[in-house]
Amino acid sequence: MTETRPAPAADPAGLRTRRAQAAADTEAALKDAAKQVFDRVGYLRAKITDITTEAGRAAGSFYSHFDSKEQLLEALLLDILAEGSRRSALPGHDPDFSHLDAIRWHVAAYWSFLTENRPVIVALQQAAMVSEHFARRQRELMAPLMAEMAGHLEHVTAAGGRLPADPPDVAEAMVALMSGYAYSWLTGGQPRLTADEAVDLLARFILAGVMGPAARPG
Amino acid sequence: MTETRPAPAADPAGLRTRRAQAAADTEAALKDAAKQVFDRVGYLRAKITDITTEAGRAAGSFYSHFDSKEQLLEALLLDILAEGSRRSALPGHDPDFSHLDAIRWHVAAYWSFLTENRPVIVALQQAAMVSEHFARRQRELMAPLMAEMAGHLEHVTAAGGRLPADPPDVAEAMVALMSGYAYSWLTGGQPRLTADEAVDLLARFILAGVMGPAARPG
DNA sequence: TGTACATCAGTGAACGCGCGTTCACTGATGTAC
DNA sequence: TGTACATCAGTGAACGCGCGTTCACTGATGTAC
Repeated sequence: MTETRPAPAADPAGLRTRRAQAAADTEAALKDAAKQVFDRVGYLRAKITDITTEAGRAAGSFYSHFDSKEQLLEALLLDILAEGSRRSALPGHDPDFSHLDAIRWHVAAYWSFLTENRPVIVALQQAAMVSEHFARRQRELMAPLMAEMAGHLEHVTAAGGRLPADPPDVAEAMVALMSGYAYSWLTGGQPRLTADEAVDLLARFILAGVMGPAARPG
Repeated sequence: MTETRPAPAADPAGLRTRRAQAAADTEAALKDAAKQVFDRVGYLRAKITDITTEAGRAAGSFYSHFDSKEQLLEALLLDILAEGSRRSALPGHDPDFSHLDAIRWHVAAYWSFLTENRPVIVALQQAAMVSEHFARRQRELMAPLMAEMAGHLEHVTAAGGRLPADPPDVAEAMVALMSGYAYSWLTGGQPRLTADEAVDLLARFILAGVMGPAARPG
């Protein structure tokens, strides 16, 4: 496995030349550094040199890999989307939103998606404040989730629930609740609830919201 | 009413000197212009000269009235807060959140506050992405609303409702739902629902969320 | 295997654009007498 | 009321900082023969 002499143009592990490997390493280092810097100072305030410094490279190096900070964010987004579609190809889950557990499963999935990709999600949110392109991208990121939710809401009516509006509108409200709450949970300083408690609260709130209110006793 | 000669230092209408009046006019013009520019290009992309141009003044004029764009936003915020506390000193309303109408009244109040002050609210949201100060300000703006909601939620338990968590946490979720939905309604391109329909959806969703879900029939 | 040349990832100082901010100036308004 | 001077809101050209972006250069890696 130890290579002592000039490496061949293509090696057994599918890694290309040393040069290509070095370039790939640097690109990965820049992406990682970007996430850290975004986390620390926010996407909008992040300077190119902040990122290269964090990655331990020279300023000019950045432009061998990305055209701009925007394109770097775009690349990070594509990474997430690839990961996301790999994940959603996975397990069967209960789509009947008249069950608390079915809703909780979806809320928890959203929550972990959010926390695992927080630097990029938050960066996207910030970029959307300034760029129509990223505002659209943000909507596109939410669209599949919204569509899935709307689909699952069909079960609710079948189970005797009383949706407060048509499924797509209710789905929009659900997602607004989740992302709005997540935003205040992420930015509100000391959160009062643990992540699990937050998921539980959201799931219960949503279950009631989609099934309709309990009758007032008396 | 027509003044032909040098004006006195203080005039009957309580308007100070012509000079002071001119300064006040310019300051108001700059504030109005800022709102328009914020609406058009967003707070973060708004240039000082965009604002002065919109107001029909020279660039340097800005600094006779404000230290910076941040301080201008701060001034606009204070205007809103003054207006808000004048309004909340007004009418008695139903605090019993076990009634749909009581909730709808509050949602509608929030909604009109939002639409009437949209340029400043949106600017604040954007500023909060970049500045810890405005992030705090944003929380402070929401705090009274949150406290009022939490208070009203006490009635729910008394009326036999089953809150999904403690009142402050549920209030946070309610506000997250309202502001999250408003955000997607404001930025989502063509909204599917009218403002009235949106308020109704939110009110019904919240009523159910705070009262607890209807039992599944069968 | 060895040598000569080509390529290319990475460097970092320097350039220059955009925009916030300043400041000497103007003319109208206010004040003193 | 009139005159002389002081003040001050507003002007806009010019300055300069911050930062994105470039580019001539270096040394390692790859290729040809």
